[in-house]
Amino acid sequence: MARPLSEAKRDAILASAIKLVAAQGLSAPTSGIARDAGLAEGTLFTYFASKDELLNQLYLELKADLGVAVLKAYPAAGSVRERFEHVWNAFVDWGADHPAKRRAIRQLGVSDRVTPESRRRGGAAFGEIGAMLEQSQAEGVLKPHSQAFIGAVLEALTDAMLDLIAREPERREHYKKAGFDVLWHGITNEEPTS
Amino acid sequence: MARPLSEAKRDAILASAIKLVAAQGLSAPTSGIARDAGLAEGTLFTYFASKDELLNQLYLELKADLGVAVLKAYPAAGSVRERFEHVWNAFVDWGADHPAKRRAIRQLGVSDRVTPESRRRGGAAFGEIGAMLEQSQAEGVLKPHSQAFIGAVLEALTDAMLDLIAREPERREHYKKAGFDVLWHGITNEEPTS
Amino acid sequence: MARPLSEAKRDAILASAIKLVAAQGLSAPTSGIARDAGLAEGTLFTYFASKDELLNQLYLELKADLGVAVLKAYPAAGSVRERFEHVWNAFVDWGADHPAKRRAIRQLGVSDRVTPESRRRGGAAFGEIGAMLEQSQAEGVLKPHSQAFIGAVLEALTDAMLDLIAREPERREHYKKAGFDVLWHGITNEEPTS
Amino acid sequence: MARPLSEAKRDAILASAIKLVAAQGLSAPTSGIARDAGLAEGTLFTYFASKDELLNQLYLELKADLGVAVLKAYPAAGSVRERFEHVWNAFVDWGADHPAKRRAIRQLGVSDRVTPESRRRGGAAFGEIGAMLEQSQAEGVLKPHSQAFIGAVLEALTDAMLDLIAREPERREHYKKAGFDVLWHGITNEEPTS
DNA sequence: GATGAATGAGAATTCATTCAT
DNA sequence: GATGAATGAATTCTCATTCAT
Repeated sequence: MARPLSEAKRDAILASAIKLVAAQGLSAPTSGIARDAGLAEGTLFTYFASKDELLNQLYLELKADLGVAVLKAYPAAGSVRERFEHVWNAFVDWGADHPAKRRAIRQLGVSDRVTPESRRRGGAAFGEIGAMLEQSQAEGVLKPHSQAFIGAVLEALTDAMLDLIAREPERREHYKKAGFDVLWHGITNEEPTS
Repeated sequence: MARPLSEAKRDAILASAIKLVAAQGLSAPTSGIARDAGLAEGTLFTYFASKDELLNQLYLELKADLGVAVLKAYPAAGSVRERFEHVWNAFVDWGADHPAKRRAIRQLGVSDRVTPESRRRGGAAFGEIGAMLEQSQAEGVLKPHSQAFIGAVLEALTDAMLDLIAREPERREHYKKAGFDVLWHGITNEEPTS
Repeated sequence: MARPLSEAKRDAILASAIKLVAAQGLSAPTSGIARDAGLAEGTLFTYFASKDELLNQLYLELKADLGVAVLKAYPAAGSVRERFEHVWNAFVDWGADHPAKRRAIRQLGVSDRVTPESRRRGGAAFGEIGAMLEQSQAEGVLKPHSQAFIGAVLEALTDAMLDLIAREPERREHYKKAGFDVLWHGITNEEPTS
Repeated sequence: MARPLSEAKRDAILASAIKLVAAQGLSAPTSGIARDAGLAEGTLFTYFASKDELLNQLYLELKADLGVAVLKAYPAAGSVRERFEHVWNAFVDWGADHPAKRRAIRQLGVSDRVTPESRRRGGAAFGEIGAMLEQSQAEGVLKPHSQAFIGAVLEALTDAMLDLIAREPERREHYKKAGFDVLWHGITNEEPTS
């Protein structure tokens, strides 16, 4: 009773929500999401008490998904730069490889329907990145910025690159590199490249 | 003419739209916007043929507003850094001083209801910034990035700073400086500060 | 003061009303009618107190117009059959030559917005036809039907022929003849043709 | 199935639509129709996707209803005249017995909201009448008119009689007879009755 | 649990009419 | 008189949510 019967159905709903929210924004009707998931209108509400709950769960799911992607193959023993670059690449690749997910999370990100609580919990998935940052700062490579600051810069630059990549997919690797370059020289004390 | 279309009323509608879109997103009802502007429900539609048109006009208005703010007191004769810093500060100040406008334009920015044509026209307001970038590149200070790239980075970082400032308004000047620092070292060949 | 200033404007409104009612039905907006007539929205209401009044006036105007067409060149001295055929031809020609007028009067005819009073007055324009019928009956050619009956049959058959003609304009003369034939043999004592 | 679409409710909506369209024309609001049918405003749209669809379905329903009435007890083995008279009587009786249906179908008939496709399908219900006409012509009783012509005359005369009957219900039988007489002598080669 | 019909509170428009200019 | 902006009631349709089956 703790969890609804079918994990598969829940996932189908979330997958359809990603698709439709990406395409139509948050006003995508629950009926459409249910239909796309192969379920009846009402069934959606046995998995999510309300549309707002669905949206918040979706937000968390996407954040977690991104978090997993970022931490996968994380080079814990690598240099600061290697670790940073790994995170950066993971962010950019996730966004470029899953455009619907990215558009969905963006819509959710600017909406009031995602509660502060969800945002807090969504951010928690990136706690390990925080630890990395702390470590990096201790090593003296980074300028003395707060984690929040660096996280915000990282996210903002990722987003900017993904927009560029969306328009010029063939230059994906170029932008990935160039974006990281901006990030790295922006927040470290290293001397400029090129 | 019986009674000329009142510029004041048009502006009142746009001002109310900013307020309500900032607070409720693009689903803010036209009836609410009209009421907030002190007008009858139907009157809104004598000024804007449809909600979509209102939204697109609002987008253009906000872009123009921001453009004016950025170009005001622009130090055309200053150094590259001075000019860049002016633009940066103008962006951040505009966003920090007009949080509703910023939230509104953000909602509009991610929405499909703003047409590509509007986006094009909205971007045109920033043509002079492009000229500045070109000039700067000619002076050899900037790394050889496209204008689109630099513009995207500028906007992304501004956005990130404004989010931080929204949460910690008392650190506004700090974030303004720190953000510019990231930008400057990210896109120029100058050696790191600090 | 008894009549509004410009007869021309009144006529323009009625002409536009015919056009738009024919095309869109009685829900054609007054604003559209005014625009089509080259006038401001409000001006229409100085000529017609309300849309209903416009519609009723239009009905009367069209009835009168038809009445004039029917009585024009009426062969008062001809045989019963000649007189009947004249009326019949006038009806059919009017409808075929003025399809918009016909469609407009048809829309008006089935609507509740045309008052019984208007209908009565509209019918009065055909008083002379009544006189003709009476005369014809006295001459013993017609079966002993009421004027209302014969008028109704006449109108109904005209209408039916006009529908057919609308679909096959090239057979106009054929239907005109055939329709009259039905009418004539239906209401007289003459032996069948053909 | 959760709850099957109820035939009863669909019929209630159509019945209410007949009533209100007869009384107010095609501008009868869907909300009023739903209320009259004892349903919520929105429910109407689970049975008919749009008002236009409701109107078209209503048209078809009424045509079918009339078609059934006409073909009921059709004397296939009777004389041409008997068969014709049966059809005639059925038409007139249907209209006289169901004035609301008649007024509704009349409103629908002159409206652009009923599609050509609906008209085509609505006419198909009367295919058997066409067969009868053909047969009659083969028997040499009818003048050589097209089916379309005879159908149009039949309908027009019915309509005219129904108008008269509506005003003088007590003369229903009289008009029924008189109308048929006009029809019969109008389209056959038989000699006039008195 | 699953289904989808039923609900009714909105939402964006439209439009006849009024009235300030 | 002419104009057309202003009004707000009315209209069609949508959609999250409930609940009978």
